[in-house]
Amino acid sequence: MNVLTGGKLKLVQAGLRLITETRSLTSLGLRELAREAGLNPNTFYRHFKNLDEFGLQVLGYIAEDMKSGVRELRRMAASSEQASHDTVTFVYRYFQSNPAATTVAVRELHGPSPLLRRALEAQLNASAREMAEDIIDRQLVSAVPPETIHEISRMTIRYILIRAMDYIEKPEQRESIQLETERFINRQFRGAMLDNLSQTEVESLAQSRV
Amino acid sequence: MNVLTGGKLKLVQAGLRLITETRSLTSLGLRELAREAGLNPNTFYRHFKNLDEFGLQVLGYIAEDMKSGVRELRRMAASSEQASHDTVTFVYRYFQSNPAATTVAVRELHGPSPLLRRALEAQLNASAREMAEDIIDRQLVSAVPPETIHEISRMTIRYILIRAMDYIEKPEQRESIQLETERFINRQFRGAMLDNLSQTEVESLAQSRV
DNA sequence: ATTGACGGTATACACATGTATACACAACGA
DNA sequence: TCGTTGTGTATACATGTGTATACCGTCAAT
Repeated sequence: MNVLTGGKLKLVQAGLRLITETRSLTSLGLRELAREAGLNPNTFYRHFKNLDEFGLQVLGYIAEDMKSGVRELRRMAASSEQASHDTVTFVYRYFQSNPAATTVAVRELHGPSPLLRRALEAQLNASAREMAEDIIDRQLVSAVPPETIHEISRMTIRYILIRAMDYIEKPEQRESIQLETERFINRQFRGAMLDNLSQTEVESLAQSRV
Repeated sequence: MNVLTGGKLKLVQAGLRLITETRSLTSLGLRELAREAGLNPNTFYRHFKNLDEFGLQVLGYIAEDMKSGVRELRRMAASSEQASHDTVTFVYRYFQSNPAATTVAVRELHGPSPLLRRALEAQLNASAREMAEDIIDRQLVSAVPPETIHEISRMTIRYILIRAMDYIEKPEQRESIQLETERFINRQFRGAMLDNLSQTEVESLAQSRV
C-alpha cells in the first residue's frame, strides 16, 4: 500500500509544513518532525528507517501532485500560440496553490542529497517525456523532430518549476513571469523550426519581415 | 578592505571545501568550519557576527570568480552561430575547474536562506546585464530588440549555471550538455527574431524550407 | 484465549552545537 | 612605555540531536 495514513502521514505533512520558506528537506531533524507532528520522537522509527527514507517518502507523497500539475502543461502546449496566456496562468496557479510541494521540488532538485536529486530528476524527466509524447501525438509542432520536442520539453519543465518558485514568492511579478514563460516556450519551438537553417538564412528571414 | 586574509580566509576556504558534493552553505556549523580550518571554534566570532554573515562573505569571495567566468560567456555570444561549440566548451570547463563555487551558487540560488538567494540573484542579474549590453554593443543579433536580449541573457545565465552542475557531476554527459546548451541559446535568439510573426507565418516559413 | 504485530510512549546516554566569559599575546601608535 | 586593538585559545553551560532499550495498549489471527 502506497497510501499514507496515521502517524506516517502526520510526519510527512509536518515535514511539508516545516519546509516552506526557510528550510530544506535535508535540514529537518527527526525530533523536530515528531514535535511538529505531535508525536514522540521515537515514533519516527516506527515508520522510517532514517531521514533519507523519510525524504523519499515525502517526494513520493508530492509526486502525484506534481504529476497532475505537469499534466496540465499539456493544455498549454495545445494552444501555445493562441490561448497560451490563460493556460500558463493556470499552471502557475496550480503551483501557487501547492507551495510546499513546489518548494520541496525546487530546493531538493539542486539540494545536497544526491539521492533526492536523482529521484526528483527521474520524476521530472518522466513528466517531460509525457509532455513531449503528447505534443508529438497531437502533431502540435509537426515541423520539429520528436527528439527535439523531447529536449525542449525537458528544458521547459525545469524552467517552469524554477519560475514557479519566483511566482510564489513574488506576487508583484506574477504577470511578467507568466509572459516571460510564454515567450520562452514559443521561442524554443520557433527557434527549433529553424534548426537546420544557416545563420545568414535566418537573418535574411528576420530582415525580410521588418 | 574586501580582501580576505588569515583566519577569515581559512574559514571561507574551509566552507568551500566542505560544501562540495553533499552539503550546502546554510547547513554548515560554526564548530565544523573552525575544525576544518584548524582554528578554535570561538575564532569564528572574531571574523563573523553569525553564520548568515559568513554566507554572504563566501558569496562575495566567489563573486569575482563567477563574474570572470560569466564574462567569458561573451565570447560565446560573439560566435554563437559559428564557433559556439568551442566557446561553450570553454565556459563549462571554467565551471568544472571551480566546482566549489559553482556548487555554492547553484545550491544557494534555490536554497533555504532568502538572504543568500537574493544576493545571488542580484549577482546573476548583474552578469546577465553585462552580457546583454555586450551583445547589444557588438550588434550580434541586431534583429532582436534590446529588452528581449536582456531577457534571454537572464534565462541563459541561469540555464548555464544549472547545467554546469550537471556538467561537473556527470562526466559522461558533458558533450551532450554542451550541445544542448548551444541549441538552447540559438533557439532562443532565433525564436526571438520571429517574435512578431503569427503562428501561421512561422509555420509556412518552416515548411518552405523542408 | 493467547499470541504477536503495530503504533505509540518514557527514559536515558553520548555527543555536537551555539554562545558567553575570561585569558594570552603580538603589533603598533600615543 | 603603556594602552589598545586584533587575533587566537581554553573552559564551561544549556540545549538539541540521533539512537538504544524497555514498556504499554489495541487489534486481528490462530
